[in-house]
Amino acid sequence: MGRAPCCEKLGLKRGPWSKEEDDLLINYINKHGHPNWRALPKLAGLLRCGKSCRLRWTNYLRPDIKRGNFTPEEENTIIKLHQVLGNRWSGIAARLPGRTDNEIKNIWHTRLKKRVDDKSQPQETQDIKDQQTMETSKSEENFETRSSEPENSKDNSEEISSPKTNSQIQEHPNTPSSTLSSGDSCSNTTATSASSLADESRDQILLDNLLEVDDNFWSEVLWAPAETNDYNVSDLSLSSLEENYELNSSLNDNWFWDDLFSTANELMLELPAL
DNA sequence: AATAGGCCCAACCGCGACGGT
DNA sequence: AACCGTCGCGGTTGGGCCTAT
Repeated sequence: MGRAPCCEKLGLKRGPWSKEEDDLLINYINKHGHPNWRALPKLAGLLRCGKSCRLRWTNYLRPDIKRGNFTPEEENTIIKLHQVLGNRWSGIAARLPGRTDNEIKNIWHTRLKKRVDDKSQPQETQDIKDQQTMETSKSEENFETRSSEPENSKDNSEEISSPKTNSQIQEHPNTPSSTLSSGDSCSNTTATSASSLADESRDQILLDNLLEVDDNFWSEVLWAPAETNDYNVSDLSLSSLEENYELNSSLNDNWFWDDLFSTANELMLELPAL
């Protein structure tokens, strides 16, 4: 069975926080910090469990939290990061100053996921049609393009929508599990596991490389018009990303996502051992 | 005006990781 | 090495608000 609750629920308040409770929590943390969440509510005079206090503080009361709507830039960043990190909300939040993982998770589930799905859905339908056409007509152009792909590119008949979870990323045949996640299911806290330290470092390097690419690479077809075309990619990733970008400048290409992950693999192969 | 359905978001829950003993 | 307490994470829920009918 599951472990015991983190706190004695009896007599402890749950649900929405009142202004008074917020003030108590803020005042206490401002004075003493939060060295021990479990002991904090008692010391602060709150009838809450430590977990609830921590959540309230980290997701709402922290002074560095940026309230208000997400900007389009922030939303695009989330979408990009999600393609690399999957549902690792804390990792995404770490790259969006002032935003909490909870907030990002919420906006993903309520708006961004749907937006990405909407963008990719018609394309999937088209891809299936394209593939059927290709199978019968053996379009040479497409065949040549595909020939340049890694041999293990997955079959077009498979789903090609963007990855939504870590597990989906892992399951991608072109993506070694050690590349994009620490190998655990998405429910695990990969960012903090001991073995994930190197993985996280590699994630960071991967992100740094991928995110330095001009927005066009990620967004031109999916969700935003191109405004500039000047790459800002240094080093190892340039050739592969440019090649990838050229290859997939239109999402009419069935292998967009395969290429994305192929690129990730290429990058990882060239990374120094960690 | 009533209400059903969807959207949004704060909060809760359960689990795994980590650190101390 | 095993155990235990604590923390942090991702998934899920509940309820208020908004909108369409």
